[in-house]
Amino acid sequence: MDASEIYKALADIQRVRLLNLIEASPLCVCHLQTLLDAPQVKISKQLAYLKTLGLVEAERRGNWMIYRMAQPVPDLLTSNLQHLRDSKESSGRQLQVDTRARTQLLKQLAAPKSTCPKVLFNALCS
Amino acid sequence: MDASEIYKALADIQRVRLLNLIEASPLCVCHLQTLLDAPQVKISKQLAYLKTLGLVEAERRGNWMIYRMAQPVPDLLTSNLQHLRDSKESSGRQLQVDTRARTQLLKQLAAPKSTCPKVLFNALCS
DNA sequence: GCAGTATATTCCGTTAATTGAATATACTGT
DNA sequence: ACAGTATATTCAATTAACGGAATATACTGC
Repeated sequence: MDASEIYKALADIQRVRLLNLIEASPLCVCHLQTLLDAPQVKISKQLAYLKTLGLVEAERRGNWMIYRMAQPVPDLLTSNLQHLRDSKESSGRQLQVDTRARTQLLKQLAAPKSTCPKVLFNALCS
Repeated sequence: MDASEIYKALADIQRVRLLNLIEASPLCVCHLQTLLDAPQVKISKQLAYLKTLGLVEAERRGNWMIYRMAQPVPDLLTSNLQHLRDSKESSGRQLQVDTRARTQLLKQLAAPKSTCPKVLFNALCS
């Protein structure tokens, strides 16, 4: 894994947001779509890009694709995501918002009235 | 200064090498050219690119252009260069080689028989 | 098999980056 | 003024990245 590839991945705020969310724990495309408020094709393509870089991997569960970090996560990636989350720049604030929204979303999915299929929910918790 | 811009700068090994060399202390284009063993136009353009990103600045001294880091150097840049220098990947080894070559070069320039013009030498030491 | 849902891919136009060759600019020393 | 050196810029060709619309694929439940 070349350092340049990691920097290419980080050179776009949307990809950073995707990586930040996925790093916390696996997520499916529809939720990433919701959290980033971006069209399906865009999310799908950026995930494909991250996959060609070898940074994430996908696994199908029924209709859903679950994306997770490819192991091992390079140090360079981990430390940069950490740095960005801690920063007071606009990107840092964005990541913090995303992280909160993600927690909120997962809480909703876990609620009794949730319409989230169990196949999907279990996959997210694995 | 946007984080994405810094990552764009780092997404190319030659630019990383330039930044790594310049970070240690100012250097002129001809020496960067020598150290990276790359054609003049390429170096000049990559320096121009780094300048548009606001990461470096240039100052003319006679025939020579002295490039230095723009102040303040963003944390994100400093820590990444450090990380890369410390890494055992090929890019890390490259930076270590560059740094040694740079020291060697400056030593030669300081030697009594050096043909390096004093204007230039003094600029490099400022 | 069929309708519906989630996701990926293809097609196409647009912009950004990368390169080398040639040329221009800015300066020096004589 | 002129020749030489260092550096930057322009031009033109190539490739990479980006975005949206439309379409294809993979799966589900019935």
